[in-house]
Amino acid sequence: MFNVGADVIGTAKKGAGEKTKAAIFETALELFRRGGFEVTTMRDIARSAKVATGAAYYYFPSKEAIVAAYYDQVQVLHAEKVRLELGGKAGLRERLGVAMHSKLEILKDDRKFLGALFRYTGDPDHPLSVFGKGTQAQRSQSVAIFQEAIAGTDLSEALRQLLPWVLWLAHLGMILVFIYDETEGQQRTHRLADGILDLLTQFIVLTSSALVRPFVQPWQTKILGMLREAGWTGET
Amino acid sequence: MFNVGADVIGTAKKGAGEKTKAAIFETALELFRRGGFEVTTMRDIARSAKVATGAAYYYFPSKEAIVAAYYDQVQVLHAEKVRLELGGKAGLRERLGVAMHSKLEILKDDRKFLGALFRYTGDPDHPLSVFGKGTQAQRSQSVAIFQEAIAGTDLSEALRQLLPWVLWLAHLGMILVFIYDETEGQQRTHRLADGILDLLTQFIVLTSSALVRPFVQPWQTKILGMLREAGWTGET
DNA sequence: GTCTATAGCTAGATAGAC
DNA sequence: GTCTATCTAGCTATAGAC
Repeated sequence: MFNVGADVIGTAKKGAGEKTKAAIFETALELFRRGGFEVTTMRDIARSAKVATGAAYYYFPSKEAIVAAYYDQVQVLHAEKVRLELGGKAGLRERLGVAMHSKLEILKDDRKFLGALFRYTGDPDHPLSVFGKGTQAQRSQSVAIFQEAIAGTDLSEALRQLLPWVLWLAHLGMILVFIYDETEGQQRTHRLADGILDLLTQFIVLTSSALVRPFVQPWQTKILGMLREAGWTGET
Repeated sequence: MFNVGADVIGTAKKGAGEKTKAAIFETALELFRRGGFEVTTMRDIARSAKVATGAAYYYFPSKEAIVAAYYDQVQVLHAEKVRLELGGKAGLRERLGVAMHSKLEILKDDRKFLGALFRYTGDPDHPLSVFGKGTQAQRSQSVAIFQEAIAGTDLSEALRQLLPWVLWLAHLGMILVFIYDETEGQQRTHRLADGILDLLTQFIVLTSSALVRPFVQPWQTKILGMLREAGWTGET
């Protein structure tokens, strides 16, 4: 969205526009980090970036769009980081840990304005709603990261389909907790993530054992069927 | 909050203020239902209620506050409805079904503006954040409803503590799904709720059986411990 | 296509008079 | 407790420079 991660692809030489856009973007993030999202006005951002207010709107259709663009960038960073740190790691638990903790590390200085991402959660038609149509592309990218995290591990077909979405949802919840977490370095969120992942993987291992599996198989099928009926399409 | 459900308590005679407030409130809801939350302005509300804009703000500190007040009223209605419909019902599954479906029934015409409740979810300090300090009282009331729903059923101490909060959280998620659900009468949400409750209660029954219980007991303890460490206080 | 300057609209929110 | 006037800021629009 808004092509923010575009310059990551190769050595695209920046036109004049790209530079201005980047300046506005960086300035905005700095102001958001310092003062938070609410108190920072578009006029502030434009002034600090030494451009006219209209220029800011030329590149970003709304203030929230800047945060959305930031989040796009985060996803690119996250994908890279996960790919890098996943190398060699084969265990499910360890791989999921990488996916979750690396996300938090990327977001660590930006709790003050991350909340803006959730502003339109309750508005299905808003282009920036986390669950809306307008953010489908980002959602898919994010889910893909979790798909990669579980790749190569031994899972049932049902789980292979379901888990990435569950993890994506869980990771959204984690970000919310993260925003509210005032402990030093947000250890609380990190520990909670570990706890949940421990439980989840233990549960998966348990239900995958030959002893228990025939017992839980129908459950898995039922859950999948239920979610499908409830409108979960597994959209790529 | 904002004392909206106050007139439910007894036959408090309405002062002039109470009447104005009620007029603004009712008018706002009507406009919200007709046009949605966004397009309805405070000026519209004030005009329709035949008061000045300032008067509206005198009673409701923000537009969202009107929705919050509405939700307070919903909670009162929900508590009443649940108490009524719970009479005689003893099974856990049935009781939980009452709690969830009755909530949806109360909200059924108001999906268009319910989303406003979630607007400040990502802002810990905002007085109207669903998870914030400012809404603790409502949260407790809502949790209490679920406590009542599970009252009298045979549950472990750990579950008795944990379940109401889990149900409250689940019910928030249900409301979100509800808002996004465009199916006739939001059957999809109702069915999803049923599906989840089926699974949940089956799971509880299963893990409560003498055969399995010693096996899952340590898990329950671990979950509780983890959540406590993660800052879950079980605040009344 | 990129940007400035500027003016204006709208609507949420506030201040102060009565 | 209610009103009028005002402020603020997100956002739009326009006209023009390059």
